[in-house]
Amino acid sequence: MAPSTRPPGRPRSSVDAEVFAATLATIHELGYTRATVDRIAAATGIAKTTIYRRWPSKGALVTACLVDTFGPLPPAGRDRAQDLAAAIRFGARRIAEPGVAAAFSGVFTDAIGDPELREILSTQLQDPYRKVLIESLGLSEQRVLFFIDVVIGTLLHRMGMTGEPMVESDVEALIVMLQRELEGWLP
Amino acid sequence: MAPSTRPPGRPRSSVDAEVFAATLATIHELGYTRATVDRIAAATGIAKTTIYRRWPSKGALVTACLVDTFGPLPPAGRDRAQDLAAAIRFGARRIAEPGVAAAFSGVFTDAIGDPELREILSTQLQDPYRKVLIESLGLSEQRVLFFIDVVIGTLLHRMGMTGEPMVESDVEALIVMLQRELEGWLP
Amino acid sequence: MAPSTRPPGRPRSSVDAEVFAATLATIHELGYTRATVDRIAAATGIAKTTIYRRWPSKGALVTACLVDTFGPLPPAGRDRAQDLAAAIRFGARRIAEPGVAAAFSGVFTDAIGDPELREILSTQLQDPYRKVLIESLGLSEQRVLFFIDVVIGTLLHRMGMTGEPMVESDVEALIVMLQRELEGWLP
Amino acid sequence: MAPSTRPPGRPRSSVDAEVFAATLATIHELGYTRATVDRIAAATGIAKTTIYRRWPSKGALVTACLVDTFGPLPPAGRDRAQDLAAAIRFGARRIAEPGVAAAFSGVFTDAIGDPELREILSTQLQDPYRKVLIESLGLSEQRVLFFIDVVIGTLLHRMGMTGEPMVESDVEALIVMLQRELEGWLP
DNA sequence: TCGTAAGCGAGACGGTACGTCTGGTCTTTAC
DNA sequence: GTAAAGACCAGACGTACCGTCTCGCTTACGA
Repeated sequence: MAPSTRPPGRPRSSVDAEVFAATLATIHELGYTRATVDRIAAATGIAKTTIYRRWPSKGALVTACLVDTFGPLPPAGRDRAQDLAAAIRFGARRIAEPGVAAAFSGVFTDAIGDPELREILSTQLQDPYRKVLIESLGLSEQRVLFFIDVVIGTLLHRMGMTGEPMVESDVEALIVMLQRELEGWLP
Repeated sequence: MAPSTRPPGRPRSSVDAEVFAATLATIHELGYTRATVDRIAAATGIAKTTIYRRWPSKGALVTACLVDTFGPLPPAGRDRAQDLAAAIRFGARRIAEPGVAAAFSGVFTDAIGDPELREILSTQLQDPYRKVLIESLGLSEQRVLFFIDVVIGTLLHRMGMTGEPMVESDVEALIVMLQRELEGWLP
Repeated sequence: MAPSTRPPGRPRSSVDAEVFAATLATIHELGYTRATVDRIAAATGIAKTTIYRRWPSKGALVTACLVDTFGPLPPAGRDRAQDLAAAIRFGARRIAEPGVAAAFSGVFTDAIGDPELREILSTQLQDPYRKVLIESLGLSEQRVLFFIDVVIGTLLHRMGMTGEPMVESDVEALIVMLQRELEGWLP
Repeated sequence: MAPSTRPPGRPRSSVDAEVFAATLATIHELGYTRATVDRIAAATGIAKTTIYRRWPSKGALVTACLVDTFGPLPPAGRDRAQDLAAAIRFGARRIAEPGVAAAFSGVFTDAIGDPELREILSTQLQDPYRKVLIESLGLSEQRVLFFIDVVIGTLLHRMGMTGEPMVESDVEALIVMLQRELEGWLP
């Protein structure tokens, strides 16, 4: 069965995790703009060419980094309100991690006016969550997009403005507000 | 009395408005990163040095541009709920203007890890609105910041994600949601 | 007789000497390239426009400065050899003054590829001495130019290389060498 | 033995000669000040960054250019007088090459008040010739410096003043004059 | 005494060069 | 075939300087 066809040639060293870590660390330290690809490579201890062989651009690298950081949503339960709360807390926790908000904001900025990056960002980061949430919350795509905008937008804006993640009480306020909204939209 | 003391030296040519317009137009066309200072200067018909004499950096220019675009909030009326709605519609309309969201997002990204720009952004763009809203909405600073995060964050995220401004129905949904929130916080 | 026709308008303030002094001092301190016209103006305490009203360019200012510094050659005596020695010592003393060599070298460099400055340099600084020396040494123009090249070239090169003026013993060696040369050319 | 360990990475493209040629050509055409690094790069067909990777400044590039142009002195023979004549003709020929005098004068001017460039100019251009001449002419350092000042100073001054290299007859006069001088100093 | 001609200070302005930095590609050798 | 090292290209950034310009003010002379 599984013929175990390993591709020929020298196998890739498994340094993706280190690259991601170095990327976020560098962005956390210097911000997106000043986080040079050279610097990230140096921090990881690999060559810049290796990075560009794996990801086609700085934006794509950071996007992959974010995809890796966020990972899958917590599994849906029975209670939509609880699922929503869980999803929001999930997002808040991720965005609070050092460098994530800056990376997000940076890749966002670059995506405007760079269609290729925009495509990558869409397919790899946004679409998966959108699809899952449409299913789990049982809402129309329009509604789900509204929720995502409010949650992610608010959390990012807070991080960007203050440099600090949103305090828990405010996250809870956000949850309550959106749960109330959710009620209004369910049949 | 009022000696009308004009400062000595050649008076500045009044091209600020043209510069702002060219800045937003260029950002709208190419995105923040690709909107070169040289290009903006060329579009305005002035020298790059003139821009750098007036604004210390690209980020500062764009910030000034945003300050100019947003201008003062609509005057407060008697009804807090209506004031809130007016403020949100005000923000939505401004952010929908071509180039504004990209400029916002770009200057935001640059401000992380650039303390000088952060200072400019804070004092010239954020503080004024914060102060006015604390007064007009009669809320604590914490609450006002929450409102700002939700409104601006949501609107920017929508523009960034889709490239299109938030449709009116969604803006109205945002207004309703936040008005309900406002009620809950008033005495 | 001399109707003393003063030109109309406000007479020029007599700051030429101060400007020259500040020019040489600044060049002495920073070198020709870094000696900004702004700086010279500031050091003199006058406005840059005042300088440009009197001299058409930085090079012209420095040339005027040199003309002022060198002044007329010592009067010719009976003995050509002594006249030559006096002229060389005259040149050596002037070039040793702080800033003069740097000014000379700088204006020289700028004159290459700037025909206007070259014209100024020629007519105001070189021609007068050339004419006087042709007369007083009784040599052909070609010979006089050779002498000037040797004397001024040597003294400038020494200052430029070491930053120190040529020591007296070397100046005397130069004199002896050229006096011997002079003998060989006289009828 | 010598394992011929080539340094890792892409080897430098061999364009130094083209860069030097373009540098001198540009300086010849426009003078030192107007000879832009951008222009030189464009004339060579390489990027400006490549130039700045190899030479730290415009002055350093021009100095390297001169070092390359002058090259080693003609080998010393048995006869000091002939060696001196050869060295002078060597210098005269080099300085007569298009652009060389302007380059020399320019880098000279810039070196005053720019310690880093002065250091480069000293160690790379002046010291080598000084050492060789001390040996080959058998004179003290002081005497050699005097000779260098006279020869180089005179030749440069002529080029700077007239824009034309010194005619052969004048070079020969210079040689005769200095040979006589040389005799007077030998034991 | 008043107008007019010019000098002056302060500083904005256009143009242009410098030297630095970055994203992304290409070349060479080693594994 | 993948990795490392680093040269290379294109081009933006921000600074500095030159020489010009604008404008309000001051100093002189002449009518």
